Amino acid sequence: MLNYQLDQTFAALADPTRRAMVERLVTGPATVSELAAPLPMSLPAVMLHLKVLEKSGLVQSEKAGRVRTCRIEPRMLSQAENWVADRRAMWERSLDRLGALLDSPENET
Amino acid sequence: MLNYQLDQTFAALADPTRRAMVERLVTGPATVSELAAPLPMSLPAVMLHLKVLEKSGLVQSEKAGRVRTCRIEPRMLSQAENWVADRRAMWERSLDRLGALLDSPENET
DNA sequence: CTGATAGTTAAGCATATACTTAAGTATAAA
DNA sequence: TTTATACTTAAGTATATGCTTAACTATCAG
Repeated sequence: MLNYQLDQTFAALADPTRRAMVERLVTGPATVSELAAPLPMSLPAVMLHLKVLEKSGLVQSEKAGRVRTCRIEPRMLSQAENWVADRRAMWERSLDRLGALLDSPENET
Repeated sequence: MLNYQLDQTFAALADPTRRAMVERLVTGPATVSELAAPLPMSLPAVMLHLKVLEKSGLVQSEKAGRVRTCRIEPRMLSQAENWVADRRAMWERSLDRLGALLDSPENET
């Protein structure tokens, strides 16, 4: 019920800047500067977004020398995907039950 | 790139109260009071969450007499699911390309 | 060593979120 | 027609979010 990880993952994906960063990272790893280059904001602002992505588990990064390289962590992507897919499946099953109920003999005139 | 609808859908799903409401609604329609009953907060607070869900397009509601009935709108659920699924697919393709590159003859010793 | 590069931290600010309680407003039941 | 139900609105508060600029810290290059 209380899934803190999901809170953070969905919250991370709710921001267009962070989705843009994810879009970049699904094509391969990138440095902080490379992530920031196309974004209309300061580098510290990008750092904050990166921190949110890392805390959610969607992104991991490591620093070598003075360069920090960021990469996607696909497990969290799957977790978010699965939560939504599961709920959509539940909804479809409940529709099926409704259909079966309406088709059942007890509902004939 | 700028998908306002997705912002709102992911933001809506980022809150555990609202996910609980969605979980309830995928099993079938419910009134505001039914949605509120299991939740540890006041009715006006639930109304605010409902408003967020409606604005995102995940939930629709209509009032008959003094009762407002809420139901899931599965299209938005699909849209969120698809965004994540598509990005995961992109990530996998980029992994494949990397693999192909490492396997290619140019990389032999 | 000296300077440029890549990132980081700090401080501050404006707006948005997630609630609360109190006071309504329709509708339906007795 | 009084009273209860089901929601709705208003007003207020506390915390979180999304930025900014300025100042700082490590590298690495010449």
